[in-house]
Amino acid sequence: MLPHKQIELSLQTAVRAVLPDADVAAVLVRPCDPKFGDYQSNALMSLAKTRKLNPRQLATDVVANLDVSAVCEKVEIAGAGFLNFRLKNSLLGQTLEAAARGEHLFFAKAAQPKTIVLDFSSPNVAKPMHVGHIRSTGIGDALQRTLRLLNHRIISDNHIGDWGTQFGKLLLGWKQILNRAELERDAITELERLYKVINAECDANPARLEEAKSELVKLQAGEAENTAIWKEMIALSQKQFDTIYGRLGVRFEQALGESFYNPWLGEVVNELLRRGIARESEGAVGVFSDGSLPQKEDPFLVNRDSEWVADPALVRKSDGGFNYMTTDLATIDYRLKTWSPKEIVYVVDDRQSGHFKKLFLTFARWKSEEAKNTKLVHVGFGKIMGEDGKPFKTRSGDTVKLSDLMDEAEERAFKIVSEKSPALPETQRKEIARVIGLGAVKYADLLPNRQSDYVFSWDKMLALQGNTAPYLQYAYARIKSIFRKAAETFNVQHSTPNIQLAAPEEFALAKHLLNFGITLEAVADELRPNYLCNYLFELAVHFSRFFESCPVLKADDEAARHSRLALCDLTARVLKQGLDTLGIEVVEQM
RNA sequence: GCGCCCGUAGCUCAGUUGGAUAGAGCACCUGCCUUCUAAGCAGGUUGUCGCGCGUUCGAUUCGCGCCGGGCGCACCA
Repeated sequence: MLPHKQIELSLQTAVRAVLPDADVAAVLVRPCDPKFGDYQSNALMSLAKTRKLNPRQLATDVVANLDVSAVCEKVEIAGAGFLNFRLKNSLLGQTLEAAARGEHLFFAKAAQPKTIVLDFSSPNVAKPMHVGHIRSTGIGDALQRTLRLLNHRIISDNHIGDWGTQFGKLLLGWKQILNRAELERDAITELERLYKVINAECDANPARLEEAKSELVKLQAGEAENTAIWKEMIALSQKQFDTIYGRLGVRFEQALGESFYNPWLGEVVNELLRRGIARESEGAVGVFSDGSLPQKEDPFLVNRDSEWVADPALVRKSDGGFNYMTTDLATIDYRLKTWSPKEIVYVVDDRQSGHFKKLFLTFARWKSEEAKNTKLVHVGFGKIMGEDGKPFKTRSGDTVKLSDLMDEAEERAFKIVSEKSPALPETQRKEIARVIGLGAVKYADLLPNRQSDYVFSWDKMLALQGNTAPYLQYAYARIKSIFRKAAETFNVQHSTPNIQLAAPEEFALAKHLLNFGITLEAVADELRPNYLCNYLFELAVHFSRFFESCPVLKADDEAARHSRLALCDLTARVLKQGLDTLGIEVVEQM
């Protein structure tokens, strides 16, 4: 068991001894400012507050019942009632040695693994994937990797947009203006062109719109020709998705598109109608407020001219078609029946938060038992802005395609790699550029708090200085370089080294390694990969300081050399594992 | 109009149950490569945490009211 967990459990036991009825779940320890110690708990102050106790007195009583002598030096009570813990050096050494033997990598698997459905990325058929998909895909992938690492069962499901009104226009375009040669050359661009041309015509000419609608009706009715074309469009899009996800290194357990749920949509609406959850209005069918929430908090109400009016969740349009609320309801139902998840997490743009509020409330009304046992979570995120402060676009004002973005990242990285390491063969420089370019883009996207908008800047992410992926990859490459040199100079020893820490840089690095697991758990609890980014950046900073001031291969004696090599190896392993958890690769040399 | 999100250093942003003197990167200045990768390290400068009131031993964090910005408000997803 990792030291901080031992402290936590001992502390909880001590708290229970003093306050038998206290809820100790919130009695936790956190890494803290080194001037106070290695770990700190401030839980006693809030316990004292709710019970109107003197916090210093409570702390004194708890410490009297606390036995952490195997783990820590004397526990200090400080300030208003903080408990400060300083690890015993012997235990720190033992923990590192156990890690060096491969017994752990500073994190523990979840005691109670959960089944979680993760819904992310969700690109649309017949459209190019663009920057708008980076955040959902990158955050979603980092979350699935984190949760899997902690032993949870994750069903990642790509809810592809393969159904909807746009197919009427696409079908019309396919039949009338398709350029077969272009379709073979670049299918997505040609499909996009079809949509744009027909869409413009529909805007200008209602008769064209009627034509498109009738194509859609035929598709929805299962007419053979349109169904065949639709399937071909999906297949062509799937190729694009496969290429891009391949480059990104993102995998899904499932890719059940919207159309998968078509067979159930009619019954969903019928049941909602039958049970009075939905009703007809202006020809459409919608779910309206049931009045169970205060007006201000009710997503089914909107205030217009200081009057609260209905803002229903429509589940059937007046033309009889269904919309995405219906599909999403059927999707939840299917997921629950198929996988019995504890949670369903949607990694989707914050702008859809209103939709999810309505969706979750509607589902709770529809299937109240299931809803009680399942947590539905919307993990929202902000927009990507250009350096002009407006949504990120190309110079000509188009959305930036993901494939172009990745190409440019690799090209820019290649220039820098060639400049910094001209001696490396070109094939190797290309591979390094691929890993660094892609890593820089992914990291820049994961680093900001997900809920805020962030500014996309090539120069910032590929300046390759400061808190960027290349800085972390560089730290890793430097470690690997040490081991290459070590292999030339010494017989590489596989015996377990004794860790002996002396320099302050060694202690700081070692103690930071121990916090990997706390960080992973924080990412999992709050679904925020940026915590891991910051942890890894700090780890790289600690390593760089160590690297500057503590010679490894030229250490004073063999024992120190072995100890430092072990520290290097553990740092490399955590860096690699951590970056992998963010979906970012490393290179041995750069 | 109503709701949601945001406002922290010149710029871009962190800030983990409310905690101790609010942090990082960039930019700017000064040192450090005949010694493990200088894509680095060490040091220096930078703040009415939008404004006000309240709760609290303690507020960037919680509540209320303003100001400023973004987004969303029935048959697109």
